[in-house]
Amino acid sequence: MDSFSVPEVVVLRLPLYVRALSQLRDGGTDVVSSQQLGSLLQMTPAQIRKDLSYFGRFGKQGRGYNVRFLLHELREILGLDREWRACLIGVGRLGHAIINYPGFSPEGFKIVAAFDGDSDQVGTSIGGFKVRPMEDLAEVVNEMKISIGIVAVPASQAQEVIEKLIENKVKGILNYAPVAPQVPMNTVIRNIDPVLSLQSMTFYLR
Amino acid sequence: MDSFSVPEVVVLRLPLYVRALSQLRDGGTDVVSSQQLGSLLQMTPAQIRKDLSYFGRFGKQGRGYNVRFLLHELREILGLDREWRACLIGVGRLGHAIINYPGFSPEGFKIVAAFDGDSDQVGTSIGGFKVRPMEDLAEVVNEMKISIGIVAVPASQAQEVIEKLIENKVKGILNYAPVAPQVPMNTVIRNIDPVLSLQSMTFYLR
DNA sequence: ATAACTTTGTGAATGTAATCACTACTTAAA
DNA sequence: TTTAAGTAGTGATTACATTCACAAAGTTAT
Repeated sequence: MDSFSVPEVVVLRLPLYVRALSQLRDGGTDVVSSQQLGSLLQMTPAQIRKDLSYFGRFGKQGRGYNVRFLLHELREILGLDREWRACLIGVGRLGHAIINYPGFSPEGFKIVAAFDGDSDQVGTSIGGFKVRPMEDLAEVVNEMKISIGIVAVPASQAQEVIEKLIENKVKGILNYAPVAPQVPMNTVIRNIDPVLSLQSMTFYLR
Repeated sequence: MDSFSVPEVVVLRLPLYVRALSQLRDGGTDVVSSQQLGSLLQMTPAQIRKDLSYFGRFGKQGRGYNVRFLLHELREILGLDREWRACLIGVGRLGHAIINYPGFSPEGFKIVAAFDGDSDQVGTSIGGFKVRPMEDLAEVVNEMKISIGIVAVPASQAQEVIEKLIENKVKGILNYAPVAPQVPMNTVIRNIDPVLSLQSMTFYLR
């Protein structure tokens, strides 16, 4: 079950299952079929079963999946059974919104440090901690065991910042800058880019 | 060239080309080959040529593509040659960040109204206009010719808000709430969900 | 017990997307 | 003018993803 033997599209869907299962559990559902899960997520039961089959056999014929059990297994597969520490780079308007976003922490993603290249920002307080200069990155990433970098700098500085993160062994990057960054194979990058989303949407609205 | 004959993945990539071409133009480049564009965007030249071939023949053998011409054509294909008016639903922290985000407007996406279901928020000022109650939605969408709804309400209210938008003929939805909304076929929805992005990232970081 | 349902897991089949490889053309150099 | 190098556009091919369809197993009703 190494990472490369599982299609990436499948991995992208697992968090959807995790979220749906969490809701079902909170709603008091004990058992769910691929059928039900499928109608909840608007996908075919066969796809759900096939996706899960890459990782093991979690269901029971004639019955379905135990919600809590499957949820636990999927969280473990995704590595969500532990806390992930992240640092934020760029504390402008967007950076502020990110650090105050309440959705990360309950899912185990903790932002534990903030950096900015602009010396006017350094030293100001944000979300409970002081903004540090970029020069401190190596030290802080190492000491705080940070494995994820969240990039919220202007497009013009994004590639440079991302390279600096990679230099310091940060292997996961959540990029909010509107660019298509170049990263080595062993780095995982996810881009959050609402403008691109809108620009593909309008094709269908014309 | 109706929308359905073009694979959706292709449409999702067109904005990437638009962005790269804009940069090239700003940098003074007149002509670009699929080779160069490919290395800029980390994709194969063949894929770029094939993608473009769904819409027409824009290049010149032995030479490449005229940057300004291709950019113009792609913007037209995507419907980016006009202004798109959007309304924001939900003016909490996230809503504020969205309305103050400077990236939409230069690309032709204008937020022209804001709504909130919470009566405490209604009437307050944000980004230059007053927050309106949800009851005004029908009227405002109609009068201001709003075609896109940006949803920034808590997960628990998202589905309801989305249905209300659709009822009022809003055909495009940019959803920031962490849910998998159910929408009819003729509605285009794009989800912005950084937590999902992180949760699939960790699979590769474990 | 038995029969009628239900549901998983999975090879096989189908459908979709990416890449290859070649022709036709363009440009620039010899 | 001729030759060599470069490039778009595109059928054919290969690779990848989804769906089908069915055996095996569990569940519920009688």
